[in-house]
Amino acid sequence: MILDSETKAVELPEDHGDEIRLWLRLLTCTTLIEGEVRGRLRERFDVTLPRFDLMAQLDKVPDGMTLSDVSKRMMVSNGNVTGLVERLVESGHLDRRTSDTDRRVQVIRLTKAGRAEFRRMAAEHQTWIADIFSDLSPKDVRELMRLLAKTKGSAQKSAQKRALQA
Amino acid sequence: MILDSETKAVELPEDHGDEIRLWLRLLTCTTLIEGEVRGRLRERFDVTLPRFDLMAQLDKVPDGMTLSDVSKRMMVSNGNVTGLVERLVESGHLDRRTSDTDRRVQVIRLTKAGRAEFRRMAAEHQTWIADIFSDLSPKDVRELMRLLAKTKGSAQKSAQKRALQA
DNA sequence: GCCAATTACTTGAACCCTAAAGAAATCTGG
DNA sequence: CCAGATTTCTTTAGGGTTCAAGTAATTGGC
Repeated sequence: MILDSETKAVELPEDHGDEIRLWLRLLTCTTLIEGEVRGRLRERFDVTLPRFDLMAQLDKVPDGMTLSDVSKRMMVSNGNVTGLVERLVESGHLDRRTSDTDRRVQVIRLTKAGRAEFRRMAAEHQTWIADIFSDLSPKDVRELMRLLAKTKGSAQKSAQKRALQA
Repeated sequence: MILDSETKAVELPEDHGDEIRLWLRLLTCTTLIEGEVRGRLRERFDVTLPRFDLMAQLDKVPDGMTLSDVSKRMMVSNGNVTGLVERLVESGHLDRRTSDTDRRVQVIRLTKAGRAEFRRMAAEHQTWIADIFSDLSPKDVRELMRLLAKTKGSAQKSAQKRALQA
């Protein structure tokens, strides 16, 4: 921070080129991998990535989750989940019922067929991911995990700050 | 690889949990930051992230690019670019003309107003990114850059393999 | 018990995105 | 020169995504 001739606070334009380049590289990596996974899911199982992700969330919980839970876990909007779930119920992968204790709440879970189908996809999906990251040593993986955890924390803090100002 | 009692090749299910966790963390980081940037762009400039990204590509080249170039650089489909460009031409940010030497080719560039608007947005955008990554030390940034470069290489190799098989 | 605030979800408009098919222009080998 | 292949872009169908507004159910203060 610098004080100019009229004694007002002035920000000098600092150089944030490194951070921008880091962000672009992070984005490129994710886009690349996401596209690859999307393509393989489509080719092999004729399923979209969002549907796969939703089923992955549900596979972890035998008793199902509410739409809000799913929305938070997937970091997507409520309206988005409504549509996704609708199509997956339609195709028989999901079971949906209104909660007994709160009639606003919809509880969804995988059907037997949906779970079987997901397990089949997940097994292959795992090998794709392993292949995609295969040039990284175990040490690289650990180090990347650590740095991404730090990045996530930093980003959350920044998002938190903004949320409070608004 | 293992040979079973009938001497057929069998793959044991290996544990790829670390790679999956790494991929999920990478995806979480990107989604988090992307959402934050999207929200701020909308709030401050009422512009979408894809439009900002397209303008960023064009800001780097005074003489414009073809739609195919943009499509490759942004890693999105051709049809997607067609629509995006249409809307940005409509709003006066972009200028679009058919190439003199090849009438299939459309060359787009920023208009004067478009470039000015982008520069204004980019300046703020930079500070957001810097803030989002502010917990990372310069060393962290360097190390992350290195590991992501390696990841990108690995992913590209994997994608290449698949492309050849198909 | 009642009403205001909150919560959970749905709907609608606008946009983003892909894959596949199609149209137009160019290139290439004979 | 010209027919087939290729390249560039557009179009279409089907989703995915957000935000904002709206509906229904629940909660909490009084």
